[in-house]
Amino acid sequence: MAASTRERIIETADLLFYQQGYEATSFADIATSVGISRGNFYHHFKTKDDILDGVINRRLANTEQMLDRWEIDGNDPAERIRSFIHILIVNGEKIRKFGCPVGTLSSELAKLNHSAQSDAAGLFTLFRSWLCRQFERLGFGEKSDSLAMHILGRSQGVATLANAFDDDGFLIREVDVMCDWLDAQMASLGDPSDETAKSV
Amino acid sequence: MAASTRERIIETADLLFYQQGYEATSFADIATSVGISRGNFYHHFKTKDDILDGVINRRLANTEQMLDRWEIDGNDPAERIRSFIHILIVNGEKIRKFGCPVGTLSSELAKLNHSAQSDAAGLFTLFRSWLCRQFERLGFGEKSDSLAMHILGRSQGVATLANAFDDDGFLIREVDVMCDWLDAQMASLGDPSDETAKSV
DNA sequence: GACAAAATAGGACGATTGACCTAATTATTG
DNA sequence: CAATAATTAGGTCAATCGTCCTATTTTGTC
Repeated sequence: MAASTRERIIETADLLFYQQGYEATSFADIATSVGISRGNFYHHFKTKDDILDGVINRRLANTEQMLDRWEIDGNDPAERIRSFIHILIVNGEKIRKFGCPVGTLSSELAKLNHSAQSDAAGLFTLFRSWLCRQFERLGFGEKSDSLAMHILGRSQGVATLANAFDDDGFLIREVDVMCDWLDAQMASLGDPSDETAKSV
Repeated sequence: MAASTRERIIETADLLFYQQGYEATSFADIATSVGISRGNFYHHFKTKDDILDGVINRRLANTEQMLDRWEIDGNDPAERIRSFIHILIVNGEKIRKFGCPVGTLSSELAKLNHSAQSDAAGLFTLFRSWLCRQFERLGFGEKSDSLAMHILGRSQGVATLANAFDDDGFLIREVDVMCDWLDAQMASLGDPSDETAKSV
């Protein structure tokens, strides 16, 4: 069965919201890109907020699916965390062009004072909880959530600057640094005298 | 002498672009906020791009001025770098509400495929060069620019997440971590065996 | 095949957008 | 004081926005 019109609309809107931003993408943009009329469009989504809801839910579902895959494919928590870090490289080209889909949407909605901002932040929460779980399994205990937030923030910063400067070398370099940081964290586990443990 | 109308427009536009975003801010918004007519507005700025230019130039000037002040007030390069890190706390409330002025503008313009994106990135360059110079003075040599970019990225990530989660505790915690990182970097200067030196 | 429901197309709406224009007012200058 | 330039106000324009509406076509069901 071919994808339903509703699904095609959400898929297209997802892409356009990412590439152009939510506000800058109009009904007509999406309808034209999907190849349907605006009337048909409105039959599936009553308001623009409805489409945004659909897009966010789609991203939530896709993200959960990706995290589940990493959970299965990764042999140990550290390898799984490295999977997370390496999306920066896997999606490097898109990130350099359009930034991080999660961070840029969250920022835009925050500025628009949009009610869906908290839903968009839910995408961050998905990564945060998943990363936290991995750190807990590594034995970081109470520090796990801080470590998760730390690495989440690092990724965001790398995405922002890689986008601003369109700099691939920086992106690759910082991914290495983040992996080194992870190794140092694990090496200092249970060794409070290690200065690198201060890194959260 | 009272601020000229042109200056008041730029000042207001600067604030509105930060709080609402560039695209979401209309001529009417700015004119109303300044308290002038749209006609008067158009006399000073022919197009919306003109205002954006004005705002970016204003930010460039203000940033240079701030960096100069840090240069004077800081007793040593490390203290100056800490001044940079601490803007996250000084501007914490605004950042939690609207994100980083530099990063969010750069991201938005990138998505809009706006020609002024490179000018906005110039704001990053200002910080980058200034930070690089501080690291050079500390004796980091060739690594200085990488370190500057690293800490610039870290700040961006902290701003993005503090905004997304409206989390002040995270912001304060990460500022501490960044300062610890700086100390570790300086401690490992000229000691290649130190693992923390890997942190770039 | 008849009939109801879902899907699609396309027009129309009021509002707002960036942009432009002219007229009136104010400031400046010779 | 006269003349010129700069400033300000407010109206107008076409285009586009999100939204809504009514037809027409397609699909599904008995």
